Amino acid sequence: MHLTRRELDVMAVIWKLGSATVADVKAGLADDLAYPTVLTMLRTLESKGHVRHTLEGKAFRYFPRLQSADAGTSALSRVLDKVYRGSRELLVAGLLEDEDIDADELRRLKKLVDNKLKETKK
Amino acid sequence: MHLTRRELDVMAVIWKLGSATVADVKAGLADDLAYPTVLTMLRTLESKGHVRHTLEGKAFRYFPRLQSADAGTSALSRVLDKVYRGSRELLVAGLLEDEDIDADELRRLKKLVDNKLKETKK
DNA sequence: AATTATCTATTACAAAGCTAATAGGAGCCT
DNA sequence: AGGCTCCTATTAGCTTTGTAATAGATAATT
Repeated sequence: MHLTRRELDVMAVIWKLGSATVADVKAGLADDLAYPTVLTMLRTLESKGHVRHTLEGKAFRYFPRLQSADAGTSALSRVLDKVYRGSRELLVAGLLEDEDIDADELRRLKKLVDNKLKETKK
Repeated sequence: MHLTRRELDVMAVIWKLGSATVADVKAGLADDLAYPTVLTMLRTLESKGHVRHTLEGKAFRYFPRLQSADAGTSALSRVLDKVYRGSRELLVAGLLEDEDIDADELRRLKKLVDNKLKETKK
């Protein structure tokens, strides 16, 4: 599958908002791109099947077809494979390395693994 | 930073082997690319500062400058930000979702989080 | 010395990615 | 009606990425 840098930026906006017009996406992007640029991006994404659009008034409203979770697992598995050679431990270690994660978040992470563990042993 | 698809493929080979000649990289890639293609790739990576090379006999031996861990955290933080909007939980959930992880690996993951937790609370 | 094998260097080109100027259409506003 | 505003459509350009043919250099081999 693989989204390019910009495609990911655009999808991120749509995922965040649930759905978005061209103007919404333009406003949501960190970089200030011209309107036609954003439109082109969305059309590309549509041609690849990652979004669809409906007509709303005279504007287009774009909806995600590709779900963020799917894009996530796809991206993660690539990183997992290429960078960490399949070791989820190394990956998570890298994830945790980042300075300030509060204890609450860690506890939630722990619970997450715990649950999976129970479910697996069963 | 950001490595392209092919650049990541090449770096993966070098990380795996520790260091590699052009021929090594060529052999290590899944796709069968021509020798000059691989060389060009390596030169690009060198110009970006991601690898360096020494002369070994008449061949070049390439060494990583960019460490896999750094590329990893960089890639992860992008995914974390764009796809999971900063939620490490969601990311890890996505990571665990993948069917068959054995109990041992899960226990190691748990320990990893545990250690970080202890270290944080201290 | 000529041949071969094994490298690197040069150069080029095609495809993908990214950006936007310009143009066109449709409704609103006064 | 005439102009303004807010859209989409067309078209085009530049840059990056990816690939490799061809050429040149060097050392081994016979």
